[in-house]
Order: sequence, then structure tokens, then C-alpha cells
Amino acid sequence: MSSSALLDDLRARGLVFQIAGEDAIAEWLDGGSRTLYCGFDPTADSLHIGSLVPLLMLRRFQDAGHRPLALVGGATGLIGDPSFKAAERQLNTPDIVAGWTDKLRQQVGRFIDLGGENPALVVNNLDWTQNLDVLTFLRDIGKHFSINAMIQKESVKQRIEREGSGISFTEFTYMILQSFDFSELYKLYDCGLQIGGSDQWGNITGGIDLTRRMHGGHVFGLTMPLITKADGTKFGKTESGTIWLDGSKTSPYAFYQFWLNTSDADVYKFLRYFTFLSVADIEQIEQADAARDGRPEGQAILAREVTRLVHGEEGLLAAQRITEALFNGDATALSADDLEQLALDGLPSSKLDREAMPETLTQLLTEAGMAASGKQVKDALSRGAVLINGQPVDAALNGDPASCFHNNAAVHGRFWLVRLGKKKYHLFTRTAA
RNA sequence: GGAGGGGUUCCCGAGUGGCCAAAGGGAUCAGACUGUAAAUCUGACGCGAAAGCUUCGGUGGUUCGAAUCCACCUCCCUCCA
Repeated sequence: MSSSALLDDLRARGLVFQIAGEDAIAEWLDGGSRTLYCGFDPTADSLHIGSLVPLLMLRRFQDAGHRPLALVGGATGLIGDPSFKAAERQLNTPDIVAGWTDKLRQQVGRFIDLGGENPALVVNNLDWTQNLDVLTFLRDIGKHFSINAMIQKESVKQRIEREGSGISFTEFTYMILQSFDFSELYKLYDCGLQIGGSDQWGNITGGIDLTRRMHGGHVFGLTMPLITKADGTKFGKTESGTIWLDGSKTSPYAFYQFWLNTSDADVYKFLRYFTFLSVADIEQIEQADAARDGRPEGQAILAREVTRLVHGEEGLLAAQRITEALFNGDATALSADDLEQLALDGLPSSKLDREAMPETLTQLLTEAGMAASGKQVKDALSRGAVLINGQPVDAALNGDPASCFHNNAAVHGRFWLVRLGKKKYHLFTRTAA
């Protein structure tokens, strides 16, 4: 793919929010295999889907023949990025951040090709930051930054201006650290482009300025739009919390379901953002869906593509197996092996000891994680929204869970598939007793 | 160090002695309608099956009774030094 084609494609996908050095970037990219980077700070032990767009962006550049560097912020993660954050953040201990950095290092490496002709690299900014002494930092780097300019940055403005908030020197310095990353990567790897979310604009332009001042280099910046949903609620969160990329934190099944539940108003946009399907193909899907009566196909395609990207073919199959069984078939008709497989595939499940049952059904289901509180279960019960093996549970039986989980009612004598509401399932398996 | 302002249930934000488990909005959950979509409508929304129990930065105090008053402590913000 030629570079102008790459840029055109990115624009067509809506992935380009702002470009620093716009008039020269196409020419620069056309000049050969270029090096670019994107940073990921360790703020948890896994990235979440908010980082997916930049990760895939690195891949898009790599596929076009360029060399991506994925930077894990072993150093910046110790400081905390204040950009557009409402409040000062709690610092994590160095050993925790180091542990998270290792995890991200592995995770990030899966989305880019670390081998091949233009192998990607994972770098850690702690490598060039940890031995930097304060005086050198202040004299050689800090001298290039104007406080007047820094406090003008939109990303920290509200923290500076808004009554009731504030910003520590530590967080304020974050921008300098990130800028230094860019200039170091320019020096070490001839890295000429930094990409990031639109909230990173201030940090990126800071790096561009510093690279010019320290090394006379002309480098570029590109930001991606903030991902928004048509209904205005926050992208990437559900009732059960953040959607993580780590399969042990968000199962492939839950991950798949998340995408499957995308609203019509967002699905084609997300296909452009989160998949490698061509824009033309996506438009075709959209047209076909528009012409069709009833349920569109976009969500299923989105869920399939993204789950495969993140969890591989195997994870996708597991997710589809569960989805198929729960939503498109009669789950109680499944064989014992199938049910066991579903639990292995990531369907929420737990053991049920009929000898040691809690006093109420609400307790039992809350403990199993099906609801946040007994009140919610009670509400669902009263509306007939709790089904055990397909049979609605009478709210009056709340005090008698043993009769709800009757051996006779168990599938294959030992399985109870509980459904709460339209979408939440949990498989209980009788303890071998 | 001085002066002033503030810390309310997930978030924003009312509440300034009883009528407060605490307005309103958002988020979230459940139901109806649908397509595991959106919009809309309904119900729930501190915990508990219930009796009841625990909340309004912390600790003590005043009072029959405090989120509301007093003292001290703590954290945050603004201005001054």
C-alpha cells in the first residue's frame, strides 16, 4: 500500500483527528519505510479496548511497510498523565508499575509483528529515564519548555483554571517526560511520527517541539478521534466494568458479547475503527443491512472480527459456541460434554453444593456474581426474569433455594443453567457428592 | 505561616436540627416493545428474604433528636506571606 493510499484509507475510516505537519507527512511516508511510535502507560495489569484503536493503527502502518514501536511507559506510568483528567491521580508503587509494564509489554507485542521484514519493536521509556539525573533533566530538557506555553495546553487547562481542582508539579511534568520520549526515539531509532488518542495532542506537539530543539529533527504527529457512542454514554464500559484485552479479565465470550451488543448507530463506525475490513466492504455491509428487514449483520461481523484479532481463532470459536447455545438454541438440550465445554470456554459458572445452600436464592445468585445486590435479584424475581433451566422461578421460592435447584430439574442430573434478565447466564454444576 | 472556601450515597449535585436512606440529573439493573439494537414507557437503584442494620471526610461533644450546631483532626481549592 502506498503511503498516500494509507492516509486516504485512514481518513476514510475516520481515524485521523489531527495531523501535525500535515502538508509534508504524505511525502515523508512515501520516502521509504518510516518509524513511528505510540505509547501505552501501565495504569493496570492489562490494556482495555480503549487502547485497541492505537494498537491497530500501529499495525496498519506496519502493513503499509513502516516500522512501529510500541512504547510501554515504565517511566511515565510512575508519574501519571494529567491530560483531560479531572483530578490528580494516586501514584502506584514502582514494583507494581514494573509488574504491569511487563504484562503490557507482552500484550502489546501480540498486535504487531515482531518478526518479518520490518519488525516492530517494544520499547520501555524507563530505559532512558531512570538514570537521568535531576540537574541534567532540568538543564538539558526543562530549559526547552516554556511554562507559559505549557499552561496554555487545553489538556491541563481545566486543572489549572477550575475551582476545586489542581495539578501537582509531578503530573505537570508528565508532558516533558513524554516529549523526551519522542526526541529519544528520534535519536535512537530515527522515529519520525508519534500517534495517539486526541487527548495526546498536547503531549505529542510537545515532543515535536523538543525534537526540533534538541536534535533539529522535523517529526510528525497524528491523533485519532475519541471514541464516542451515539447515545452519549461512555465507550468501553458495561455493567460489569471495563472491557479488558486480557482474556483472564474479560473472557472471549464476554468480549464477543460486548461487540455484539453494539447499537446500530455505532456499528459501521466501529467496523471502520476496529477491523481491517476494507472501507468498501464495510459500506457494502451497511447497505445490505439497510435493505434487510430485521436484525442487521454488522454487529455479528464486528464481534467476529475484533474477537479474532484479540483472542485468536480459538477464542472466537469458544465465544461463538456459547453464544450459539445460549441465544440461538435450546441450551437445556445440550449434552453434558457440551455444557462442560461451555464452562471451560468462559461461560460464568460455579459449583453448587446442595448440602450447603445459602438461605435465599438472592444470596446464591449474588454470590455467583449474577447481580450486584440481592435487591436486583429480587426485582428480577418479581418480574419473572429469573429462569432456571428455562423455567421461571416463582418469587415466593426465594427462601427455598433447595427446591429451585431440585435434582430432578437438573439437566443430566447435575447442571442448572440460570438466566437472569435477557443476557446474563450462569451455569451451576452440582458438586460430586 | 495567615485568611477564606470546600469534602454528601457510582458520578454530578441539592440539602443547613426532626417530615432524610437523604431532592434532581446521569450512569446502572429489571420489565414492556423489538432484533441480545436505538428511542420510548414502567419499576428498582446503601445493605438485608425479612425484622432490621449501616451512611453524608475523621474523632469527640451539644441535643429527646445531627448530613445539618460546637471542638479538634485530616484532605483539597483560592488568595496573601
